[in-house]
Amino acid sequence: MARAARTPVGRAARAADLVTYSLRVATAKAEETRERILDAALSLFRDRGFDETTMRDIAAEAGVATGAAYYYFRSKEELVMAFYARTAEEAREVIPPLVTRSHDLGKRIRAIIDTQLKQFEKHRRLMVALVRIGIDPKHPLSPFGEETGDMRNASIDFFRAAIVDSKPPVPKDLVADLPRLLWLYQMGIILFWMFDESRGQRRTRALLDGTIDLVVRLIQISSLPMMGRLRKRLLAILRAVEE
Amino acid sequence: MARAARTPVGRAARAADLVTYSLRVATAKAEETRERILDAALSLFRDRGFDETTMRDIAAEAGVATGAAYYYFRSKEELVMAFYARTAEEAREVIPPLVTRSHDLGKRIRAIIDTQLKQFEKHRRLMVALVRIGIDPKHPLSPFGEETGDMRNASIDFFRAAIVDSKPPVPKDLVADLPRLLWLYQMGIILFWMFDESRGQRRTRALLDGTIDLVVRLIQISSLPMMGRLRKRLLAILRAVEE
DNA sequence: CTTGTTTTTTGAACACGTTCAAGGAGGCAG
DNA sequence: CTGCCTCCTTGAACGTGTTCAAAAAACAAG
Repeated sequence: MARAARTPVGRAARAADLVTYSLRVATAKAEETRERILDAALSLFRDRGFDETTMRDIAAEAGVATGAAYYYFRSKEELVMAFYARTAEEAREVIPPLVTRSHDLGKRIRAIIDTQLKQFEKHRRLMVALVRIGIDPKHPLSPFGEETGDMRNASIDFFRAAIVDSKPPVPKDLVADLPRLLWLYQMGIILFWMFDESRGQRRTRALLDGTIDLVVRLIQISSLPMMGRLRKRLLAILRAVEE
Repeated sequence: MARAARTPVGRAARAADLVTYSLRVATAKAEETRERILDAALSLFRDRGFDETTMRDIAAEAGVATGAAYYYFRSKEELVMAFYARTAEEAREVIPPLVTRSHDLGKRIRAIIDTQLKQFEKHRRLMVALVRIGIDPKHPLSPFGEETGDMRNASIDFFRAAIVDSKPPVPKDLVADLPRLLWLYQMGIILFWMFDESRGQRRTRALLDGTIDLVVRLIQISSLPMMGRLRKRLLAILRAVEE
């Protein structure tokens, strides 16, 4: 039994993991230790960068032994994931009210994306570490993988809410897939932003200014009755691609 | 002077590096050793996977000491890059005649992409190793970085040739940027293909079937006189994004 | 309190990518 | 042949992420 407890428990089933993204924590003392390790890691990542920070540095900064970090986090990357999960939790509080503030679809999408970018701002370059491994859907920490399903769905739900009663309205047959497509669009923007070294990431702003408008316009155009066929074709491609 | 020779030499300037992607090789004997190491690496990567193969394995398989690999390749990933460079060289022979075989723009694009995919086929999962680090434009091996400029340009030139005298024709103001956009499209397809585990990567075929047609149609539509404004807008976004 | 159990902590040990000082190997000048 | 130079090769050593057996601490039951 002790052996089984040592093994990381299944994630998908436990709601709490959406919040903490951590290995089991039973006591308040342990929770505090976990937090201290995570904070030490983030602080060092921010100052020196991800690759330049060693697990030994982190442990020392947190005042624990080297192995302690691995009691709470499965890997160095999972420390970054824990940061991501932390902000995701925050987003679930902040974003929904922003979406209901307006009916303008473009403004809603913009609000969702802007909020997330602002959350990541202090650790912009850090997330590269996540992308590096997460691009492989087979990796546990991939945003496309199974284990991150809850977080991904929560994120897609922002967009699901955004297309309800929006101006312009979204054609019924797009309602099911559009949220996921918008989420994908957001991932692309975030990726671009991570490597955007222009002052204040102004190139990302330009990209957003240009493309959000375009996306909305496209939805608008595809709503015209004559466009039913094109819409069906696009959706057919999408279906074929998602096995 | 011996010290300076030890340092990796600048790459962009030397044409030979487009072929070999290797540290200096002076004698035929050395060239053969380099080849033996690369072949050993590729064989092991193919059998066991990239992460599961150690540099010690590779050296042993090639019959040299551990450090020898680092005399010819700067890193484990550069072994993959050498494979990529090898196929790129091959592509420069094979692709141009394919492009002139037809004037149909869709067929031309398809031929370029199909050829590359076929070249990578035996080592499909291997290229993940390149993507993992190459996604960061700051890394030497990034396809977006400076050091890979020659290879990238050679690749873009395939598309530059493809839009000359094509059916449908490409509007003049797109001629400068379209090749790069098509190259980007190709990178996206390859990325998708790398992780496409469907039998024979049939999902990638479906994606190609659907989107190439779409791309051509889009170029066609954007050629209409009334679309001049939209075209200008898209190009303006592109300019803003490329600092 | 004592004893048994679970949770947390420790630090040495391991495997791997990478570096480097040292030493051949082969040629070339004197 | 001797000394010297460049190219190539070696394998030990280093730093790092990660694992693990064992100890300590916290807790539960009697």
